[in-house]
Amino acid sequence: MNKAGAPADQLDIAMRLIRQRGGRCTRPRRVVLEALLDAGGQLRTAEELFAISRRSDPEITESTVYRTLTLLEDLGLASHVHLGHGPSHWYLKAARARWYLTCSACDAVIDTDAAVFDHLVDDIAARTGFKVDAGHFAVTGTCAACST
Amino acid sequence: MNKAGAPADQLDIAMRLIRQRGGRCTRPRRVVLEALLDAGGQLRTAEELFAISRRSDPEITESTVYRTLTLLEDLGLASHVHLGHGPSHWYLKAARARWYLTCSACDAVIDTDAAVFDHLVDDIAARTGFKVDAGHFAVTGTCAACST
DNA sequence: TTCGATGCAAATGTTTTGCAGGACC
DNA sequence: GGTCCTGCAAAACATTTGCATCGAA
Repeated sequence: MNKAGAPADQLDIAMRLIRQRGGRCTRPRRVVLEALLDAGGQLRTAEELFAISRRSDPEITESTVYRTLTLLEDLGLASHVHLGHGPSHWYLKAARARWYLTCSACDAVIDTDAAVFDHLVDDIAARTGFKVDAGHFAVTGTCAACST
Repeated sequence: MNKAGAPADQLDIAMRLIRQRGGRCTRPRRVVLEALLDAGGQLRTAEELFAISRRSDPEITESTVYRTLTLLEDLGLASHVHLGHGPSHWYLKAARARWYLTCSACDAVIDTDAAVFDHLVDDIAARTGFKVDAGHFAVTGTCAACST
């Protein structure tokens, strides 16, 4: 029912991973990770995570948020996706295997299960050996409403 | 043999299009378009196009390059793709229907015929009504060499 | 006590914008 | 001649970095 474990577990696991790598278990890191966990798999920009984190730790700075996100990405816990021309959107990896379709007419973002892409991913792997990751970039096009 | 016409024709066609829309046919616009035509469908960053354009017109500025590229994109003649965290890469639309696969390990860019994606595009259209455009964003993954 | 992490401020790289003068039709 | 376009400079925006200090182990 909860493959990835309860939020508290995930926080624990992440902190353990950080310590294993010689990193330190600090308040800013816990707070950013909590912000990401609170999102429940929803996408958040660094700026949004900064604003949320600052509610728990008013001392935290944007550069620390960026540094923490980069750390979490290196650990394989978080990742980010480029939806358009604005800032990147971050998410916890465990919670997501999605592709994003962005409509170039109305800017809607359609969140699609990665399974839709399975055939494509297999096809590319067979032809070229390239292993496609679930959407680090969005796929652009026109949504149903705008294409009529 | 040459669906899109000779380069000179394409320049002519573009200039006619610009004039039709009440735009003006200026030296900087011609020069940027030539730089894009010279690329022969290869991707170029705005900075590269600026450097190339400046050889023909030393007066040209970066902001004019950006404004011209935006104009060409509005006219449907050019487009750009985001390959990674750096600058956007531009190309003439007529010359391209490609998807870019970027390897997150070695940064290689693999240029793939859009036909590989046809099945996916049709599938998504059938399921959601969303019409996918050929790669405005790159697809991230691991190339054959790096995944062994 | 030691080395890693943080805050702060400044730099970075890409792209956009305001404005006054200049060019095109 | 009236716009549209340009160059120039400065701003905007997301992100990164240098450095002195602070704090976790």
